[in-house]
Amino acid sequence: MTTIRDVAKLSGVSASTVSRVLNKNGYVNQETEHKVKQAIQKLQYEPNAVARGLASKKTGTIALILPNITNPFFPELARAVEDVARSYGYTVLFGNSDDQGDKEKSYIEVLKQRYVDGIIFSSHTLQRDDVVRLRSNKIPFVVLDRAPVGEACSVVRSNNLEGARMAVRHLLDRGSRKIAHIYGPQEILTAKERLKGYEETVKDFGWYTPTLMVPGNFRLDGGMSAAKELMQRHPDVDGIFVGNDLMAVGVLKTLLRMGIKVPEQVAVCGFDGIHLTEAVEPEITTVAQPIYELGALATKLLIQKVNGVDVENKVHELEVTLIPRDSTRKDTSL
Amino acid sequence: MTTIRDVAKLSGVSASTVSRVLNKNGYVNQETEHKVKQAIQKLQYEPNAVARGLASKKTGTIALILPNITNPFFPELARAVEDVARSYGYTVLFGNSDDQGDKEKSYIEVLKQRYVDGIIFSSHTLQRDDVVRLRSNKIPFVVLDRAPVGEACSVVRSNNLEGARMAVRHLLDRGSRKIAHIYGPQEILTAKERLKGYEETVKDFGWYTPTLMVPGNFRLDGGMSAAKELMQRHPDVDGIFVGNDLMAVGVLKTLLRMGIKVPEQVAVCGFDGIHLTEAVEPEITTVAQPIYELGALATKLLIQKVNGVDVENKVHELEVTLIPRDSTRKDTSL
DNA sequence: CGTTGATGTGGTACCGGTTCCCTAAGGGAA
DNA sequence: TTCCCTTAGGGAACCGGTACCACATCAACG
Repeated sequence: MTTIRDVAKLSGVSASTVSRVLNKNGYVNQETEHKVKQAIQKLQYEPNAVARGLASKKTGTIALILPNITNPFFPELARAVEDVARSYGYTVLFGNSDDQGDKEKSYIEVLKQRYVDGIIFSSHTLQRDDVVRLRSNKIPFVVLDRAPVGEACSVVRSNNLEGARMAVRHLLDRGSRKIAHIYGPQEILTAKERLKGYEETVKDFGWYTPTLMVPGNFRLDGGMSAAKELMQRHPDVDGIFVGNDLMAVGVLKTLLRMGIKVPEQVAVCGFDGIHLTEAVEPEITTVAQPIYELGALATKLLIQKVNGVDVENKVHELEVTLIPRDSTRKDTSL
Repeated sequence: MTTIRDVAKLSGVSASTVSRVLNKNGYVNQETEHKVKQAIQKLQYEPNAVARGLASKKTGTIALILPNITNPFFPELARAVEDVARSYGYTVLFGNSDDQGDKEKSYIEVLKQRYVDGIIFSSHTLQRDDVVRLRSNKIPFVVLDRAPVGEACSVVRSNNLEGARMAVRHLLDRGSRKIAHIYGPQEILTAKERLKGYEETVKDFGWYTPTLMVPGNFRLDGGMSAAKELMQRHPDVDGIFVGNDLMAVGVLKTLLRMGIKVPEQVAVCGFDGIHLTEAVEPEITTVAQPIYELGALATKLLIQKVNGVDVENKVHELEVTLIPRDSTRKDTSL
């Protein structure tokens, strides 16, 4: 392995000068720079990132902690993070927290030991003391969806409240007259807000009753069982706003199995914008989060922080888009 | 930040001794060890992984290069890799190659600079010269699915040939009498073998004709268009073995849209065992690869190599399992 | 009783960069 | 002419570990 001193020797300068050339800082004569670059070429020299990390305390690595890469929402996010990170010369470490606080904590430990430059948290278990610890270790981080209560952080999220309203209004527009909602775990802020958006929009209708709101677990099976329960409870429901796409797919399955026609008898609208909604038949209308943009923005913010830019600790709320598809088509005869 | 020398000072020994305690190598008196551990406790000392990496050339990091994390096959693989790596104290870097050889090469460069302990390649673009380079840099690696021609590597894969046979036999069993195949890109070995397994099994049937084999791109849309073409070409096909699950889902969509009943008119069998096949209605029969096991085994092999165990460069072929589901149900009236 | 080997510990030279400090020359301002 | 600033570049400490080597005991063995 060739080192910076080999390059220095070959080009007849000191290691300091080579370092200056490499990092483009300090004064270096044009000719000297040229000589050094020649030597680097000839020796096929590549700086050792570990040594650099030790000396400069910057490793060019960021970490992405997510609940479970297996959940179809996250791969696209991960892809965005990796793309952007890579374009800035960073490498991405990833970890699954399974939404367990202690796993997350142990990641933080490991990442600290490894001089990771910054962390993106996308699970919703980040605790206040974690934030304090990160701060005291001066590890920059960005949170997706939600900051721990009482802590100002850089947060990237999408407008769930308005998204939920859009979903319900869309169902109303296309003719639904009794709309139910299947919501996700209420300890997840996103789920809470979507529920709120639903409630707000429908509470003044005559048909509204609280039993139209059915709990689900944000997973496929949760959508399936919630739909079953809902249709038994309210056989006359003709529109369902489902808290996330995964459950929406489950809902669709159950409805199809029960012989209920979608969208003719019941219209279904999901939330998230994952590709799974396009894989099923009929394709499911969804309120799409700009998943890639969320990841990209989070990464850009993080890299700014890493570079010492004083990024304001605010919530960046991105807009969502309703994507009308067959599961809420108005007139199927056309 | 507390260093090993701080610990040494507090416990009244030298840094060497602390290092020995930390790494459990060399001779250390019980009492001394105890003192050192006390000091570590008191100072909340955690060894700096970067410094350790520089000194020992082992960073406790492995990398996973895959084509695209967004492709539903890979998250589960990634999950397995991360789980196993973590259980051995390793951290996982990940990168998307988009199946582009140059991207892959540039990852190798970066990973080399970072003293990554080993790499798992799961894209099929790894070239022979890459392998040579890795070898000369003594970077252990494991390949999924396929080794570059002419290079003995540790390969982990599943038995695609037998899987394809199983799929076709299953379709025959359940009553299909004219079975087509939609195959994937032939530069991918997996796709090639599945095609071979199909051809082998059906070539002696009277109904067999080469136009029953239709090319696809291993993506959803490819499955959709291939199915359309196929059904126009051979309206009497009553069973389709699709080269991967993603395309199978596309096939199902097209069939449903064309008003063709699955499985009553046409039975569909996919390959891979991704969860997507359970999300659609009817659920799709598939030849499931043990995806998690593939990832787990690859990681274990890699870690053995990293630890200097002389792992034989052989192909580890795991068995696949046919999972019968509604898309090939025999008698729908029961 | 001298030798040998196991046990225990410290000293120090790395690993391969970065960075601060120092020297030095040249040119413009006072 | 003197002083100072800019440009240029070398030397060496340092980042925080690891690992080799030297040295010191002490018990066992021939």
